[in-house]
Amino acid sequence: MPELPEVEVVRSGLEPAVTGATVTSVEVLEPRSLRRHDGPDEDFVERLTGSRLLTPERRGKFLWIPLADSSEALVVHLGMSGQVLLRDPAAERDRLTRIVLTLDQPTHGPVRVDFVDQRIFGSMALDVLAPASDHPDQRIPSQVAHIARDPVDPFFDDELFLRRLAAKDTGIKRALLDQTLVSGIGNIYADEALWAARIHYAQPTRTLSRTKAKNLLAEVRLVLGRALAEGGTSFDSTYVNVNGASGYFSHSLNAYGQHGLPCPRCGRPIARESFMNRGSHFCPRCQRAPG
DNA sequence: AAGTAATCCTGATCGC
DNA sequence: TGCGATCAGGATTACT
Repeated sequence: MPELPEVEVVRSGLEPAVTGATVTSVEVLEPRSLRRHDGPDEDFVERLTGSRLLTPERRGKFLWIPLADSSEALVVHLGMSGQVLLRDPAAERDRLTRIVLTLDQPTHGPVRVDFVDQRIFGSMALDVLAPASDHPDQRIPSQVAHIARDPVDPFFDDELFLRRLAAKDTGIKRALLDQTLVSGIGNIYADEALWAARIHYAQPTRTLSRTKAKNLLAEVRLVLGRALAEGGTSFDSTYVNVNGASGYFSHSLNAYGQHGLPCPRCGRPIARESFMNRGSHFCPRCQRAPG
């Protein structure tokens, strides 16, 4: 469940189940799912087993659970197809389960956390927490240090974003997908925000007026907020919350995946073009190509 | 230095 | 039915 709303659905779903829980067992079924763990598999298992988990945190599409009495965290990234599922310890496992944690929760008892991932672009890892460069009292995993704050973060700096955006020499969609500039936005919400702001995906950032850029940022926040309120976007059972349930935002999409259907604003068919090896969906009338 | 392409993967689906 | 091509919501690495 890869973009910000979907990852936040997972984070908030994990919170009541894992906060204060102790890890009683760790099973790595697919070593490639530890790609981002700096060390051997056994190291991951040994250090995590017996640890107590604190409240899950998130920046962009990265999720992490700090460990009590430690300066480390369990970092989770869902990649393109990752899921984190809460299960009864006796429940059957999904065929694509890669890592299994068993927890003991003080009030709820034993619970199983299954990391399921078809494509293995996602991962779990143990990583050290270090002070954030802009707010040293906040601690983030070292592998998240280069990731910009997301637009939902109260410390997101609008002015800094607008300055850095204007200084870039690239197209606007590429910039929106650049996690070091602003995090949490993926292909769906980039297309949706650009449609809402009536901007073509290839519009050069330096030709984007400050007013247009500010409006785009506002539309990004709107679409992320709406998607979160509807439980995220699910097209099929690949993208689900910790209980395996789908979100409803796919019914609210205006551009993404709507090619051939009328633009909800002007009626002209939504187009789809290949860009950055993926689909870009836009209205040819509302979002005029640059140049 | 910064921008962009190449790469890592599996499985569902579609056309022949 | 079988098989190859295509496509999928991402991040890092390796080039230019």
